[in-house]
Amino acid sequence: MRKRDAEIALLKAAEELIAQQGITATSLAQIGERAGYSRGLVNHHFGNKDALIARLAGRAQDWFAGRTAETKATSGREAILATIDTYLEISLSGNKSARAFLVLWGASFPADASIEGLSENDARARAGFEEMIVAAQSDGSIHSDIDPKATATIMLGLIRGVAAQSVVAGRGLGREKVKAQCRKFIEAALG
Amino acid sequence: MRKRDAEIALLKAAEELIAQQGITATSLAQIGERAGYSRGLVNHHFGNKDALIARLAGRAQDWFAGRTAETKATSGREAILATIDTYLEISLSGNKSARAFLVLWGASFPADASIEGLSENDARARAGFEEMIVAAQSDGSIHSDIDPKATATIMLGLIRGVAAQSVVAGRGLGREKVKAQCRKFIEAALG
Amino acid sequence: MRKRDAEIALLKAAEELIAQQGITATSLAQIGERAGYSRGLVNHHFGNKDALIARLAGRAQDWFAGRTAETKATSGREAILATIDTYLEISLSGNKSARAFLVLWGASFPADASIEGLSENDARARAGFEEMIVAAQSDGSIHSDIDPKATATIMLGLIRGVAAQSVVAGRGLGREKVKAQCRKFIEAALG
Amino acid sequence: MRKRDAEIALLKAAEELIAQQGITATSLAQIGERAGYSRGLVNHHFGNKDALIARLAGRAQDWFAGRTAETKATSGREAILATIDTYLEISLSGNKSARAFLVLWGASFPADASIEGLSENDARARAGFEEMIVAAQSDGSIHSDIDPKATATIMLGLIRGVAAQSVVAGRGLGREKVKAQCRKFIEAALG
DNA sequence: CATGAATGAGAATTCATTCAT
DNA sequence: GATGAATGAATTCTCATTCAT
Repeated sequence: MRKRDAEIALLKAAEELIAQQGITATSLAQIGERAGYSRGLVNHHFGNKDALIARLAGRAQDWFAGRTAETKATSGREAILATIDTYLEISLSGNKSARAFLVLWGASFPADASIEGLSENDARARAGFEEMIVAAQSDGSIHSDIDPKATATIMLGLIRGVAAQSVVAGRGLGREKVKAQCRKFIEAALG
Repeated sequence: MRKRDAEIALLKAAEELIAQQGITATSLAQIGERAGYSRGLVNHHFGNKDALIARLAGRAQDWFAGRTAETKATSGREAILATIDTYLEISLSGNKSARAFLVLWGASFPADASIEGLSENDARARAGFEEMIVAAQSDGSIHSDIDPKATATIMLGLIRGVAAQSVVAGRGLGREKVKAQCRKFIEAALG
Repeated sequence: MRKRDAEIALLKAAEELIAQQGITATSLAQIGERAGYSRGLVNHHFGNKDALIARLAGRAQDWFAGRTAETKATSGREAILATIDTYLEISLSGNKSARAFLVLWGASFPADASIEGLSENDARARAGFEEMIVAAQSDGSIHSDIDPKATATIMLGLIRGVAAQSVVAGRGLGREKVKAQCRKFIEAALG
Repeated sequence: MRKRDAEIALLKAAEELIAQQGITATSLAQIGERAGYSRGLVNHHFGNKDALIARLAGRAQDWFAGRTAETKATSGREAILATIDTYLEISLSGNKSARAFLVLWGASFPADASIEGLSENDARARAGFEEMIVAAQSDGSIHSDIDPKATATIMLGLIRGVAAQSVVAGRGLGREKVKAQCRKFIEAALG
């Protein structure tokens, strides 16, 4: 489908430009042109800028979900650790999509900011961790006195916070060491 | 001093508006008027928007520094835990300045974004944690086999990531539980 | 072509307004509206004010070139005199384009002023006169001991200086007499 | 008088800045500060920008008048030639005041431009030449069949036009040759 | 006399969006 | 499906000017 092709190209261009410049500094015309089309195509396909951003947010979520779903683990504890590894792996890799997602996340901090789907995304990610923690507590592979909800928040926070720092600091953050230390950190905390 | 008064009022107004709307959505005219002055005063005092933002970033840093400096502790370990408590206390309190800072941080994620002083701020905060960790290792109050640099990154990431989530999720994140769990988390990790 | 139409209308409007008010006092919004379009169209078509001005300068040059190219002459001397007549004819006629050009020229006097194409325009006009003078010396129709380059400068200066005075003084400068006297002046000088 | 000192310093600063940047690009604050005073002093002394410019225009005229008055000549013809020499000498010297005057002149080309005193200045300069021509015709040192008024216009035009070209073209116009050729030109024309 | 804080008007520019082609 | 011309709102920034100190 030609329509589908164009949309994919536009989303990819948008992602790259937003990772680079941020949402506001990226114009729809720029996106259209980088995608190899005309200035007007984004509106033609997505209607308006917000809709494009929402699509991008959704895409990011699907993408993370896809990557973490691949994980296979023998115990609840292993599943948690593997998921965190995967997240950090992606986030610290310098991957454009990951950075674009981080940029969207950062743009959602103002109280009035409403990037459709983003806070739901956070909530779902937390819920995912929560479930894994409950499961791990059931199979006895982690401590039973940690609070699943609070711990899910902490885990997601850790991942995002570390990823964001890596993005702001550029090289020189010692990514491998950070990843290794993260794993130890969480292992210790899980008991 | 008239000048000083005006600048303080402008910075306060800017902080509030940016916490609410974000940087781009906040116009200089809005800031001037909310501060009780004219549309043109921000430019008169700060020259341009970037300079205002830089001032805001610097202020936020001073403010955090001031708050954490108050902490008194009996051991290196206690100092670390107390600092993290303070940070989280501020970040999760709903304080406007804290949120404004978070918004600036989020706006610095795009590759081209250059908010003067922000990445230095991160670096300094990490350096602070690193020193505390080294000191705590020296006095034997924490494990000697954790990597100070990587751990500093993780701690800062944890704080920022949790704060950001609280800001995006609004109520209902169970702030007290999160704070308590954070402490346990870090205690466990420090050994 | 719709685009071409709009550009022509914008350039015409710009010319008129600049002849009347000068460059700085003429806003892009004014130009768009006088051309029968919107405030934003100039930027849409020309990008920025400088580019519009450069286009205007180029246009003026083409226009002068076109008018002087029509001149047919039997000797080098005649060609020079005819060209000068044409120039003065146009310049003293009250023609809007001619005045607009003069205004651009006047705006290029400050050291920092950089109106793309204007100083090249001067240089080209001088080169044109120089060639004509050399040719006329070759065919023996004018004195051989006048310096072609310096004389070209003088001729162009004479034309521009007289035109500018006519523009500043308005009526009452006795244009016909000035033109006639110019011719005699130059005839005498050419020998 | 301190007041007088300040005004002179302000006028000098204004002249330099206007020669460099043009009238509109030069702000009153800039002038005050370059003069070694405060941003507000120009308004304090001159009331508004137009008044400052008018003072500048007047000053330029006085200055030219002073320089040409020094000329002593034995015949009407000599007086004319000496005056033109002086004018060109000043205009082509790269003198800041001369350039500033030229800039004011250029800024007076738009129909709406009203730089108080400038067109009167032109008129007076023409009248001066006219008188000299009449006088020279009376003492028989130049041809009697040239039109004094038109010739005055031509002479002033020549001087201004050549000066302006020199200013726009920068170096490489061969000033000495131009000056010499000018004299020959006018000698031939005067008969 | 002199300063510089404050105002507010005005200009260039950028862009999402609409719509004719 | 796709283009790009046209619109008009919004923003930053610059300044002349006024006025309190």
